[in-house]
Amino acid sequence: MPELPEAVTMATDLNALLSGQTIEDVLVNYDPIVASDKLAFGPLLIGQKVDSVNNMGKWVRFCLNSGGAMLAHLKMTGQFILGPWPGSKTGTWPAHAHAAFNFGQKEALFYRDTRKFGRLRAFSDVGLKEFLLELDLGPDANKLGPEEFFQRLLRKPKGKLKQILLDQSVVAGFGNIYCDEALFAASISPHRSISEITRDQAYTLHAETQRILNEAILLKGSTVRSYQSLGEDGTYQSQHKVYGKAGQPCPRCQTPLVRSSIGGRTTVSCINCQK
DNA sequence: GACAACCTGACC
DNA sequence: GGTCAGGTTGTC
Repeated sequence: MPELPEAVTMATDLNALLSGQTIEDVLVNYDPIVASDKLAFGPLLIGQKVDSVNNMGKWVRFCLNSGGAMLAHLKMTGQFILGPWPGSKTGTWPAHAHAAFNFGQKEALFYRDTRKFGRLRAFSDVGLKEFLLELDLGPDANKLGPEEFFQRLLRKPKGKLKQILLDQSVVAGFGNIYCDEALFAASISPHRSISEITRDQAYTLHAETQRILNEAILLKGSTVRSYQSLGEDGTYQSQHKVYGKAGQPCPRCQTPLVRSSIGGRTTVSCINCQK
């Protein structure tokens, strides 16, 4: 579910709550949610102080004083929420909660994920470095300049522009919402071949992505279905111009917005004003 | 490139 | 009952 603005919001909220706190206990209720070594998950986390929580693209990273980290990818419906520590695997858990973290505070932290697509991973300092190399994540979409943005797009010679933007090794953090919104704002078609994109277009698209991502971060992300950060909705959905609006008139030219499919993802664009 | 897989819930 | 969903990965 979360794209970059949502990951930034969650990481910011978690950082305010947890930095300096020590993980006293960990429970996992649904084994497949742990994608790193399952036996090592608890031992790598228990006793560790959380130095900070931040994001890498759509990933949420809990930096530990070991130099290692816990990484969370929330996929479609992952969330962090607070609630009373369940005490044991058979204790009282919130609906769809799959892992719990006790910081010795009034409220424990839960990872909840209705569709169970998300994954948690715990790493030592060495293990983290190896995983990050393997992950090969591009720079955060809100933390690169226009020329670097253009140069990184050029690394992919083939494909449609939208597919390249969704490739997390090119730039990290774009998902279906902010991709469609940015392409609309820049008046560029998501179907445009990457090989045709000019430096000017890339610069325009970069400027619009920065504006949109920053505004979405200010509004704590888009709550379309289930996304929340620590139980709180984002409000950027009120600013969406095209996402989820197929058939409605284009806000610029009134032509009905068209729904298509790119790389298996529903795409909404204006065929009249996005070229 | 299209499609299935991973899952559950919302909506028609 | 069928379709769709802020994602990613792995098949034909």
